[in-house]
Amino acid sequence: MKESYFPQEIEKKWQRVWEETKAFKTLDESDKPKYYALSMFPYPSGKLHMGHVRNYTITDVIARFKKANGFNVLHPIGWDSFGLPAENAAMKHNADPETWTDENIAYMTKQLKMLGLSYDWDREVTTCKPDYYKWTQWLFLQLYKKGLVYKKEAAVNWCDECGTVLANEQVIDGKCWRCDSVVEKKYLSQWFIKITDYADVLLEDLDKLTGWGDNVKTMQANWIGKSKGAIFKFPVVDAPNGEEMYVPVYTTRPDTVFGITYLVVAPEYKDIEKLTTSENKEAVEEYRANARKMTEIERLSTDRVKTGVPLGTHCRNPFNGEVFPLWTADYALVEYGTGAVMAVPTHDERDFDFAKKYNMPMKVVIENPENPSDCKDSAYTEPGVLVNSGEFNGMKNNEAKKAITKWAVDKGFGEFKTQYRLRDWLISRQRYWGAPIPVVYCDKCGIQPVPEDQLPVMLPKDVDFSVAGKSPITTSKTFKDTVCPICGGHATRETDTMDTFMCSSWYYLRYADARNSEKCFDRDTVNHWLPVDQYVGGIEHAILHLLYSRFFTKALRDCGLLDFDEPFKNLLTQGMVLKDGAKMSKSKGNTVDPDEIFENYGADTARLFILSDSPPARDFDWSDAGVEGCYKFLNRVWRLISTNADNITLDYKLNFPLAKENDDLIRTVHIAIKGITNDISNDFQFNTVISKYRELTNAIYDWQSKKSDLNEEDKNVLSFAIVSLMKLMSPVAVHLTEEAWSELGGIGSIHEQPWCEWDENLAKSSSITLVVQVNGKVKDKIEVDAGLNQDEMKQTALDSPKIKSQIEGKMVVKTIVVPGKLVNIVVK
RNA sequence: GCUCCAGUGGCGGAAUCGGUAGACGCGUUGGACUUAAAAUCCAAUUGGGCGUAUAACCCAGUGCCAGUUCAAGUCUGGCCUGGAGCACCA
Repeated sequence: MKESYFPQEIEKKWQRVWEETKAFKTLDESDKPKYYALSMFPYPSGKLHMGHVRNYTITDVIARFKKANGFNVLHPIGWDSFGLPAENAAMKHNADPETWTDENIAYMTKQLKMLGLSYDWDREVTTCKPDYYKWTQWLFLQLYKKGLVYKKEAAVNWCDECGTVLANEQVIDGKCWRCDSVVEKKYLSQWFIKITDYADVLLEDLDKLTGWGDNVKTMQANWIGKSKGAIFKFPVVDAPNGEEMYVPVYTTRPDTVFGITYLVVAPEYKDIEKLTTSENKEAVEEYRANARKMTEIERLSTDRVKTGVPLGTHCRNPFNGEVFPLWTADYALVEYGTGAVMAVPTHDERDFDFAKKYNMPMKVVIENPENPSDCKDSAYTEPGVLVNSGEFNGMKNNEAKKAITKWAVDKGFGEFKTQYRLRDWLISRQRYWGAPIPVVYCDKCGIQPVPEDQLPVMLPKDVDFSVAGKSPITTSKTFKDTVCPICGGHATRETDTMDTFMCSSWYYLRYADARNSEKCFDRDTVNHWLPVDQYVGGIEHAILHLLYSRFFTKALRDCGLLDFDEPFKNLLTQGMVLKDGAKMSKSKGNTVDPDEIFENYGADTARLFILSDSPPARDFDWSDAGVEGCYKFLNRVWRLISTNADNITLDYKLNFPLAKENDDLIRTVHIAIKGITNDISNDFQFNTVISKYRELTNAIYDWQSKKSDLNEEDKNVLSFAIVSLMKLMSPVAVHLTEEAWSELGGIGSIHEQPWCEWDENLAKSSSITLVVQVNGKVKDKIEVDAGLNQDEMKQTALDSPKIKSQIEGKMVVKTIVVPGKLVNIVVK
């Protein structure tokens, strides 16, 4: 065995062996229990960054640990390969996005292999390939059949200069990223997924996800945004065309209805024109036109000043008969509730601000009896008792909510209403590099889904990527014209493609049955492998990706395609990789290239370091000195093994009793096995796992420094210690341990070896440090035999000269003994 | 504004149940080996009393203020600071 550690040499060698022997292939059939470990698949942007390295290393160690512990592990990888960057690169070079994507995948695959990850490459999925997006389209059709897909007019970011729709990321400070002109809202007919049908169950089932962090669950709960309130209809008293009209509003504060002094509708409110008098028409139109342009800019400004204009018409308050004016203001949102709000300036801060600015009347209707507020300087939003509220006076406001709504329900102008902030999912993208939406428009039959046997609807190749102002897909001469599946007449294809989140909402299902060409996936196979036991990825996907995937799972269950309702049992959201306290980014110039680390130190050092300094969920600050330190440690381990190669036997035997120092080393190993196993099992605390690798290594060196010659017993004990260390390190230092195993004459791969076991009796030291406190403060520490009983512990403590001097002349009130740990003497 | 998370040496961080605060590492300092360097090894490293050495001892200390307890980094209440997410959601 070579005395020095040459990572580059051994890593290349074993990577080749693993690839040739398909060492990490997973078979569906096994008598072992299944375990599904999954990293969020990457977008093939060009090169791996350190965030990838961290993500995949964490999952890889989990997968290897579970495999060693007797599980049949599924650990796949793939590519989230549709999306904007490929299309932009293509437009820039007038090339094919597919070529760009393929090249990136090839490069990144090479890097993943260099990291020594235990993927089953036979299950690789690539979302931009027809054998995958065929099934994305097929799933779209299943949702369509289920009534979960619909088309409606929706606002998009529109750049008039470029004549195109922009993605949200392309709108910078309300302006077009390319030409810098102001982006407007424009209404286009778009495809939506009815995720709101699942709002309630998506919220409720968060409680089932005990393996998810509260931070992610709260973010999802906030996003879904459930609130309980009421809808009231307010009759319009002076509609300009004489029509009988109502304005419905949604409110969570029915208790404040007697304080309404005006009513606001959103600038986009559908009946706004009918509610505007001819005198006010011009001002209202101007305000609405402005709102259309301002929306994006306004959204980004932090201190928005509220503005609005009166419509000139009025409503009557059916609770008290008062008549109040109608306004439009952009603080009312057309997408939420009914698009109209009742304004109670005294008890709502936003209404208060608005009322102050436009001198609206105010009327206090909720009061704290102990400390009444006149609401002259701010709105009173705390609980209280109703005043100026007719028959409801004196009622507590929380009770009044129900009572007042009930009253309105009985009179026929109100209803109880649960409202969600979650909106339906807009999946139309006016771009090329995505899965085409499998729908055609027939001149006679209207919208028709593409029959399943005609899938996939292939992306056309005859496309001009140099065009500006429209989706490149529309330049194809072969794509658009087709025949109607119903009547056989002329039809045109939908040229929108799907949001890439559609592709990534089901990829974890495809891994279970990745090469199935007959079906999206086999139901039994998916039921066997899913749910994912451990999902690992960045917090940036806490809301959209995870919510869409949860929705997909529930919807596909309702389509009868699978039999579980949550896709990811446990979720680990890893922290960011920082350098010098800031997020690594090209613009800051503080990135670290994984290739350089592999080249200079090897993948094992990279793996060890990325796990070492912080727990996985926390941010990780990259330091060059830290890498260096890990490299030195691996050298130290290698030296320990290589210089002892002749002393190590893999079939060591331990005959008890042992010499004292040998017994101590055996105990140290058992303690390490127990600690490391528990640390991994308990939230994957790899940072402490690695500190325990170091402790064990230090202990073996210490032991050895006290030995001049090794007798047979020593050699067996040393073998046990070193082989255990190798096995414990094998999920992290995958190449080093494999090489050492092979050099020491191990049969097969160390990665096929079962995990180390510990003996509870040996996993504790033979002596303990007895801590003696007086009045809760540590006054002495005494090395004692671990077997001492409580009385003996107490006596030992009282016999200590230090303690004697401390308690001299005082009265012992109480003595507390914590077995195996401490004695606390309470004196007065 | 609302919600969530976090706050421990010079730094990253450790501390199953409330029971030795600072494991392990980085850095720093001193030393050994070496012609020298690298590598390696040894030692010290929370602050203060404390100063020339040695040995010991004492006090304070986990963002701040209270509380519960024999005992609090850990539990409770109230704040402060930083980060993240949502953000005119009626």
